[in-house]
Amino acid sequence: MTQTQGERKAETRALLLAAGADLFADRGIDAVSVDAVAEAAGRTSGAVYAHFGSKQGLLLAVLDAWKQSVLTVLFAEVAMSDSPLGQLAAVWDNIGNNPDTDSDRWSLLEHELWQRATRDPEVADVLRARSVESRGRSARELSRWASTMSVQPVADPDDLATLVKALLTGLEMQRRIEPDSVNCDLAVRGLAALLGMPPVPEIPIQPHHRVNATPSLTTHPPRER
Amino acid sequence: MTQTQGERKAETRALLLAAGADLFADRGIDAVSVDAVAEAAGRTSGAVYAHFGSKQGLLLAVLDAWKQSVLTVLFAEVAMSDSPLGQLAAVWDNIGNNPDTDSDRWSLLEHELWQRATRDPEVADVLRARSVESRGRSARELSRWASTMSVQPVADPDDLATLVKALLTGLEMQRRIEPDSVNCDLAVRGLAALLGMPPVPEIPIQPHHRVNATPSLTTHPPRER
DNA sequence: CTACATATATAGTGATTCCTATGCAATACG
DNA sequence: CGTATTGCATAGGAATCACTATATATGTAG
Repeated sequence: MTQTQGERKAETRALLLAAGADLFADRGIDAVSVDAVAEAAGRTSGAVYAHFGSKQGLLLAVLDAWKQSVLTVLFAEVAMSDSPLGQLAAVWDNIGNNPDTDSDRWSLLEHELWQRATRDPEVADVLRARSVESRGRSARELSRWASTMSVQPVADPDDLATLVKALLTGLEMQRRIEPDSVNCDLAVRGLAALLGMPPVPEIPIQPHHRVNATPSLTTHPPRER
Repeated sequence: MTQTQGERKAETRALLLAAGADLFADRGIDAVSVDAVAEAAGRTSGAVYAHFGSKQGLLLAVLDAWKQSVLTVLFAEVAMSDSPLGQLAAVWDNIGNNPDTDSDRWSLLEHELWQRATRDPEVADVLRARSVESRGRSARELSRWASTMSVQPVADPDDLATLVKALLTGLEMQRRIEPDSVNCDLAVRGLAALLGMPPVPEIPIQPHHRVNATPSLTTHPPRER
């Protein structure tokens, strides 16, 4: 039952990071006090300062954890759908179509971080690096995808990835303000246009495949061994 | 030299609203204290509470002023460009291509408000209403535009307006993180694809027309008469 | 000229926040 | 088994914030 000190330390760190990500996404970074994070993690503010030194330190650590866990999945798991349009639908489904899921909270956290990056160069640097890497990955996926289907996208893979990400981001934001104005069909039409596919006929959407590989945002302390 | 009480009151209100919009956009709503707004307006916090009752009241008043002053210009003034691609370039130019301008700060404020709307239903309602109206306007412009040029957009005007706005929003966000990854050419290609135009050749962009009708965000107190 | 009304300034209060200094109990180690 | 170390808790300080209560000065009306 007793843990080594290293184990307890790692568990505390993981709990704090999970609680931080959760609360930051939920209430907004500024509205979350250090004590709130600590309490949500079942610890006290002392633990936060022992681990991260400051609230900004906690934020950067959360950012780091976020960095290497999201959106890797964006295109990686899409190939499981059969039809090309079904694949596009699956993409949208993972980004913006499922409220109250983990990916929903991740995207809220992403917005929170984006806004922070607007004023905090330290955060902006991390986001920029992540953006480059993520775009590279998407670009590779997209160019493979475009060559297997014979379509002619509107730009080279790197730029195309930027356009796709931008459209998805914008649609997801619009969905939060006015949910009815954005649906899967619309997202698919937009994506298809960017990808240079022929115009989409009516009601072409098959039932979606939920890609369930998004890492959990809530507590996932390292399994005790 | 002496003003009537009504004049001074109106001037103070305008000063406070301008200072509020400015500071909210610049530093973020939560990071701005009531005293900071008052001081920037050359008044004290007492004036803020006399006029708006609370910080939230000030925010809603700023929101109201913002509501009826932005993005009306989005498509309204675009027709002045000659070539179709030049028109698209002008659209992007007004949204996301000019840092450190008034429209730049307005868009920062818009993001600030969007984020707020995520948690504050009062703000969300206003943004939703504005979104509906703005989309309607854009849809009308777009359908006229699409019929004069003979192109076949990827969706009906209302949905098309949503796609266009989403793409522009997403690109503008990306530009703030990684300015080099977004340029006018890219925006034009994306827009052209959504509008169903034939693929854009290389380097088709002519010098942009700066549409200078965005209302100023900084102080514009009612002219004394 | 006087009495009132109003717009804004001033001063202060309680609540909240981030962070520091220190204490303590459990583990690590010789 | 005793000492050192470590991980975290506890308590509190200084700053900031939204907001209130009251004062003041200036315009307004009779």
